[in-house]
This record gives sequence, structure tokens and C-alpha cells, in this order.
Amino acid sequence: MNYEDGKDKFIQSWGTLGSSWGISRTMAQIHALLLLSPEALSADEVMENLQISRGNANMNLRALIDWQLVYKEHKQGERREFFVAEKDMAKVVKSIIIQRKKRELEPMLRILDDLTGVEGQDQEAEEMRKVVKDLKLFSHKADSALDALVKADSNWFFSTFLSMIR
Amino acid sequence: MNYEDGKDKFIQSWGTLGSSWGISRTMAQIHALLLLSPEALSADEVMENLQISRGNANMNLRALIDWQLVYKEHKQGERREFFVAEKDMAKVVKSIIIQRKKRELEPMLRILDDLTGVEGQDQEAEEMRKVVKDLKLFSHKADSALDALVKADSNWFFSTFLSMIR
DNA sequence: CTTAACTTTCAGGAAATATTGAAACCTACA
DNA sequence: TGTAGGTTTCAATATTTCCTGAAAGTTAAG
Repeated sequence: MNYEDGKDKFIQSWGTLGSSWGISRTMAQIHALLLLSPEALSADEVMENLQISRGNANMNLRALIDWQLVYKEHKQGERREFFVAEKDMAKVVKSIIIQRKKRELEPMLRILDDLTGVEGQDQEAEEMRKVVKDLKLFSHKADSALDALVKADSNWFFSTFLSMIR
Repeated sequence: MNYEDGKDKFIQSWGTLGSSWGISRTMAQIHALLLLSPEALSADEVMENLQISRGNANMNLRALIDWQLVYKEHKQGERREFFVAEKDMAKVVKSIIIQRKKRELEPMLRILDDLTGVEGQDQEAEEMRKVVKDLKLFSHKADSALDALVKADSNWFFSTFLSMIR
């Protein structure tokens, strides 16, 4: 496969995957583009490359910066800003875990905590307390495990994963 | 909190969370409803409870069955079908992991494999090979780890998680 | 202070997803 | 075998989510 085709395929695929990852298509595409680029790119270069509007580019770049997947970079004697992707995959994976945990797991923990004290003696209330209790157990475990993963350094991260697959 | 309020809150919240989990709102609500119900429910009861159409109920029930989160149940002397949720949370979590892995991780692995052999000697092609290589390393590790999690029995599952949070 | 290069915001339009409801389809039983 | 009770399908529609582009906001340099 030649470089141009590979680049397109990577950007397109990353975009499609992004959707199923709860990330917008464009945000994922910008991320892919920057990952592939050895140099920092300006907003205009991103717009040009992906054929998207200025507003779209700006919003998604900000989101990526918020996720810590992209950094702003200032170049000597240049007024405008340039953007680079975080290239250390261990850091990339960490950032993604942090964000998804925040959006997916933590809201659940809050809700389950609220639901702990449901009243009632009948079978339905009983069933609900049981379901909530089980879910809390799992979610708290997952929460702790992910926290540990994120706090640990990359070596630990790797060795834990390795030990899991034995 | 009384039972009715708790039930509504659980169903609503599960629905909202479902969205950020890449599951449709209704599918998640049906799942929540069945999780709370001590008895199997008919399609009509589901429609009634959640105020949704027959088509919607049917499609999402089938999807839940496909995910192995819900089973059909036949009652003595009843023509119509009833639906029960899988209540064992270890199994529920496993099913969800399997489905998300299938939708999120596996497509990525396929694409990365395709992109392994990009040609070119310049810096850009170099950068791309590097990115793809790193991503493959991580994805395959994650894939194996999740496979192990899913295949293992619940005790192993728990003890691994526990060992990770120490 | 003024200007011009650049960035951010946001209302309205476009695209993608989910839902409805009615018709077609099954199937157990009289 | 006809039919009533039940299920599934799918085109039309509603809803949610995303993107555009122009206007407003910033800020560095003259």
C-alpha cells in the first residue's frame, strides 16, 4: 500500500471507529491526521486536509486538547497556533481511559449511590436493592482497577496486562 | 426514596447512560426494566411500562437477546412470549465486554493489520509505520486481556481485579 | 490606539439515528 | 384449513447529534 492510500485509510477508519467509541467522527479524524504528521499543523492545514469548516476544526481541536490527546505549539515568529498529537501510546491510552471513565462509569456510581436506600418490603423493592447492590460492587471494583491503571507508570501497566493474559 | 421513584430514576438513568455507552436509550431502558422485574414480562407489558411502540419494543428486545442480556421465556398455557433479564452481574458484565470488544476493538485490529505494510522512505511513511506498530502492540494486548477476562470464571475475574487495585 | 491576523462562538441547516405504526408474516388450535 | 393471537418488518417521520459559516472576540505589532 502506498503512503497516500494508507493515510486516507487510517484517517477514515479512525473516524468510523471514533463513532462507536463515542467520539465524534471529525474529532477522531483530526486526531488521526495529527498522529500521522511528523510536524505540528495549523488550524488551516487541518481544515484543508480534512475538508472541514473552521468552526468544526476549532471545536474539535479544543476537545482533543481537553482530552490531552493534542497540544498547542507556538512556533518562532509565527502568530498562529500549531497543533501536535501526543505520540506516546501509553499516554494516549491513559487519556482515553480517564475520559471514558469520567463519562461512562462515574455517572453510574453517583446514580447507584442515590438508589441505595429504596424503601419497601415487597418483592419488587427487594429485587431492586439486590440489583443495585450487585451493580455497585462491580462498578466500584472497575473504578478502582481503572484508577490503578491510570496512576501506574507504563511499565507497571504493561506488566499487569501481561500477567493477565498468562 | 420510595420504590416507584427509585424505579423511574433507575430506568431513566440507565437509558441516559446507555447513550454514552453506545447503546440506544430504549434498549438500555428495557434492560433496566427487566432487571428490576422479579417476573418475566410480555412485550405488551414492556410497551406499557415505557410508553413505546410495538416495533420499537420488539427490535430492542431482539437486540438485547442478541447481546445475551435478556432471554425469552415460555409460560405454561400462554401463547405469547415473556422476557427475563440475565440477573447474574458477572455474566452481564461479560456479555457487555464481549459486545463492546467486537464493535470497538476488533475492527481496529483488522484495520491496523491492513496498514502494516505501508511503503515509502520519507519521514511521513516512517512516522505512520511507527504509529501503526505502537497501536497494534496496545490493541493486541488489550484484546488478549479482555479475552482472558471473558473466558475466566467469576472468581478469577474478581481476584484479578482485586490484585490490580492493590 | 488602530489595525489586521488569527481564534472562538453559536444559530441555523444537514446528516445520522432512533421510533412509530400499520401491514405482512407466523403458528397453534378449533 | 381458516383464523385469531402474537411477532416481525420497514417506510415514513421524529429526534438527536454534528457541521457550517459568518460575526464577534482576541491579541500582537505598528
